[in-house]
Amino acid sequence: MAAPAKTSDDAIATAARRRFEEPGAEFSMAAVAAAAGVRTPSLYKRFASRGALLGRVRRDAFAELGAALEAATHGATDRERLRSGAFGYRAFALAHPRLYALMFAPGEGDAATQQARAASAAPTIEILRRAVGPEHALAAARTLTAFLHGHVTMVQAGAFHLGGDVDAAFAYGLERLLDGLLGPAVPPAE
Amino acid sequence: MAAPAKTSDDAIATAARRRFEEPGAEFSMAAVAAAAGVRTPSLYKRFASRGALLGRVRRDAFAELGAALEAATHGATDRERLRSGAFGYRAFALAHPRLYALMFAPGEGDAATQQARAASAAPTIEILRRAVGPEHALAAARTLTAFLHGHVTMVQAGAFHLGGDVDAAFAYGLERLLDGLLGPAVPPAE
DNA sequence: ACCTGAACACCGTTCAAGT
DNA sequence: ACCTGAACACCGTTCAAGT
Repeated sequence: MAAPAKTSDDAIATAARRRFEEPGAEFSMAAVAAAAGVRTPSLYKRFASRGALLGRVRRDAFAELGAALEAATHGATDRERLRSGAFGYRAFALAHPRLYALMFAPGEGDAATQQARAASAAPTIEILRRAVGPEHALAAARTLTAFLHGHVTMVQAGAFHLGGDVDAAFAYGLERLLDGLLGPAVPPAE
Repeated sequence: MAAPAKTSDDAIATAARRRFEEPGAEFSMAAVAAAAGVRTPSLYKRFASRGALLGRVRRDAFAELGAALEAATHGATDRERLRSGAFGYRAFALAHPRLYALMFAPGEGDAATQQARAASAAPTIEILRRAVGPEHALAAARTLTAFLHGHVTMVQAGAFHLGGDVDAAFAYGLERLLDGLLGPAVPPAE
């Protein structure tokens, strides 16, 4: 008597998530529904609104970022770990530009998203607690994160258009920032 | 015989620009038209599309930012000028959050926008040419810009939610970054 | 209990008709 | 020459009707 379920929360979230990978594939409720093999109104049985569905994708994305950072962060010294984590962050953002834009879209930040965000930032703060001391660890993490986020969003916005090697500029900036936070790797000449 | 003009390019651009200030005022062609005292279809006599009108607002915004930076940048040393310019940049972005988001929205970057962007960045590059040398001036400017842009967009996205003093974290990060780029203001102890 | 066609409100855009 | 009502396509969302 009851109509059988043709989809699920997870299947819809997966279909929605995929819309952010294929370039040119617009995110619309109709497109997600079609990808999930269901009609548009059925989505509203499982997600209250477009925003709620995007919230689910966003939360999943922060978990993905956390895993990517954990996999990328390695090295013998704090400096090496911060450097490898930074390159991992950049690689994730540039590999998933539209997903990354969703993660940091201004506006709503639900509690679950904030928790996922905090979890992805925790390892960096932990390293910096040792490297710069507990009283500056949070500010230092925000500095590093601001640089990373700013770099990738400006690349994606096409703001670095004056030529030059953008990859080299990232490496240069990262080393100078680590110099400032941790002290120079070698004492400056002169 | 000819119908008299009831508006102009500039009047429409001004009305559009204003939609980015009043909080909660959505940008729509209908809202802009109403603010300009004209019906929606008339906008298309002067701007080919919503995107073209937003492009005009964006170009004007970069000119505004350039003027704000010029006014804010002062000081006896390069470090002081970079610091005051950085605070001016941050103040502009935080005072006009929705306009700022438009300026760096991913996607199209028309030639006129790129020129306006380059003009707003030129003074910073000029200071850095002296401070870090011509071969690193562009990379250093991108580093500073990435930090500034990243900081303000993360503030606006509500990403800095772990408590602590965000203003102090900005000042801390800026000084550490200037240390890394220019060398520490005072030699590090130990 | 879940799915769906039909409908609604909204928005960007076009166009023929007015003056 | 510029303005406008009417219309179109598209999208998020709702809901009564199906099974």
